[in-house]
Amino acid sequence: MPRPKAAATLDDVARKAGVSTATVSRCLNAPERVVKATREKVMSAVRDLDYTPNFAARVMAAKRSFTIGAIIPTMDNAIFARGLQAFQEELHAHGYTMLVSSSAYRPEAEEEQIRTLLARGADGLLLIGHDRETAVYDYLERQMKPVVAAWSYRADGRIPSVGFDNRTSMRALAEEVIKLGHRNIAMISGISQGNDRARLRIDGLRDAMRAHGLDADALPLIETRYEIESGSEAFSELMSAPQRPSAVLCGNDVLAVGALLAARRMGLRVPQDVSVTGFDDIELAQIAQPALTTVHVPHREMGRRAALALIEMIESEGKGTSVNLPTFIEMRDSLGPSPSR
Amino acid sequence: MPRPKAAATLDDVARKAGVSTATVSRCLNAPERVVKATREKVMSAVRDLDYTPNFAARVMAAKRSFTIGAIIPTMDNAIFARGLQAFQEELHAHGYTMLVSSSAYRPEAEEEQIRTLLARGADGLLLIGHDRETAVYDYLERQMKPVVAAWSYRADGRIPSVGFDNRTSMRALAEEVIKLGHRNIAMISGISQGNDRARLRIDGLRDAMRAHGLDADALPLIETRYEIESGSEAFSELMSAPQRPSAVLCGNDVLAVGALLAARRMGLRVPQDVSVTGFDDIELAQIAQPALTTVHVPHREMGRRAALALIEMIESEGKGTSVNLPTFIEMRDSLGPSPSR
DNA sequence: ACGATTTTTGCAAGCGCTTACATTTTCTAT
DNA sequence: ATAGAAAATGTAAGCGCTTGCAAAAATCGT
Repeated sequence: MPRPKAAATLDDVARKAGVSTATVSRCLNAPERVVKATREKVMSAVRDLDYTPNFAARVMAAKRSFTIGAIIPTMDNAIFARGLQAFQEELHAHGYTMLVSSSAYRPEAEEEQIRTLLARGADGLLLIGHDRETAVYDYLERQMKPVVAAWSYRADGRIPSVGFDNRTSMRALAEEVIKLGHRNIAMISGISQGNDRARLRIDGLRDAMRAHGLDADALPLIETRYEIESGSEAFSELMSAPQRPSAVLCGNDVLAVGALLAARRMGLRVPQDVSVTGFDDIELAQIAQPALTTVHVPHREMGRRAALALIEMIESEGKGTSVNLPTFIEMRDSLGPSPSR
Repeated sequence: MPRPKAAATLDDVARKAGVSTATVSRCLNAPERVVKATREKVMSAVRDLDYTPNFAARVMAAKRSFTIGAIIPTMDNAIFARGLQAFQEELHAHGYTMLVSSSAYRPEAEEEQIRTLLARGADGLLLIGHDRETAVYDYLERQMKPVVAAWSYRADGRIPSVGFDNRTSMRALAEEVIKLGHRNIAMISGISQGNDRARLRIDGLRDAMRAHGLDADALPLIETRYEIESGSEAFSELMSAPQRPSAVLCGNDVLAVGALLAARRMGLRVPQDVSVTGFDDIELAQIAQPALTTVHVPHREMGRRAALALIEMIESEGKGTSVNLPTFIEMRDSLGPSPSR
């Protein structure tokens, strides 16, 4: 039995089946356009040769890759995991493949990945948030490939978005905090530079403060990397200020878990001594001790809808419609009434 | 200013710079082979046209993609995250790109992904573990592309491996447990079918039991999915047996965290009432309450070495050398002496 | 049974790039 | 200044596939 020196090609199959390459191609891509007898001959040749079509060649000839790229800021923590999983499942159900890459929260990296993914023939792109340079949007426009922004809804963005309102969501949570009597509030946020989600969450908290006569400008705020350890450090710093906050709102669950850890180390009880809240409602939030009160984001739904939007844009060449998903406050154990003075 | 209808091609650049496509190609891939004046002309044309080479075309012509595929059983939890991150970083440092996909612990899915990745022109593949059908190894061999198995060292595998010894690692941990006086030991494992890591860890525990005169065959063992919730359920089941174990060893940290949660729900103190251990030492292990005693796996080192091995095989057409990395027991708080009867 | 359809198949032109080889230009040494 | 070597560039043949169009085969109505 002769061993092929390299992977079999369409030609090999065609020769073995005694048909033209066009027929083989049709067998694979539009079986109904070829008569049963031929199809069987071809398929058996395919099997015999263990043939797998060369993707690059196919993309080049068809100018379609059935691939959609997703660029997320980080794969390090679970923030994007569930949403992306749903995104990918929905794509798969429609015959598309997802290619992910992470920008490590670096705009230049994101730009490079956009180029890479498009160069690889991606039929569409999923990006996170809206903050990026005009030049990038210009480039995207010139490429004329569908692009959708997720994790942040914005009606007037240059690209359609499938997400939620970060600002009002955080505001809603902050209202609850204030309602519980907290007046000394502090916040730990991700770096807001180039990150509209982070920025809008801060804005949301300030909105609530203002609405309740608190001095939003005096809000103690630390921006740091989205890591558990960073959350811990920020928390310690916040708690060692002369005026200790009674509630620390965190830009996401990862930071909040870090805060919880720091509180434990400092011998502070949550929520009796200090309240802590998160944002996102990732799995970690339930596991945390005490379980985290946080903003629940419909990750799976968002991923699914984003996929659907992209597919729609690709297949019907539509402009795409933005969707604003509702969030809700998930009350667990880390938020309690402000300790009486 | 005319707007191109589609992305610029090499031809466009060549025309604009007044040179041949070959020269443009050289400018991009071997700049030193082109004289400075020409190079600058070309580069400026590239910039003007916002040219990005078409990846598919390049792969096809060069028969190299500088892409390496990785197929992991799951992206759901953090088990593979750190190692993969390091893998990817090392690849990147050498000019390669990583393509990941997950098989959801389904052998057929893995097989399909292998084909997909290879069809996409991957220059090499990273697989997890050694358990797969002979036919798959045959296929792999025929493709003549470098493949490395990670997360499990095995001297006599059909493909080289970069990993650690799951069996002796678990045995070492079990020895500690037994040394602390535990005689009623139970285990929660991942599904061992088709998963050598899971299987070897069970074997490791049994080895230790036998070595200390315990009845390894009577080991209460539950195999379940790698999810926190599954861990909780398994733990509850184990603890409701007539003969309660004093120590529950888990196949990995995720299951162990589930066990910890269940213990809390049942009002059991860990480690006073029952000890729990994990395996992997992912971030979760430190966050868990109590912090998990577990087997520390050198994830980053493993990822790095796997990348290096693959690159070496690709570039020097070597056969690849397996490497066995050491693990150690990370003693934290979830393992304590057996409660006196 | 025969022409008109309708289906099925084949032909061949690319898709955008790399690269062996040929050609031209530049440089070196006399 | 010039032959010869070296460096720079150009020519053109693919890489493996899809697909518009044309040819051949099967099907149909009468």
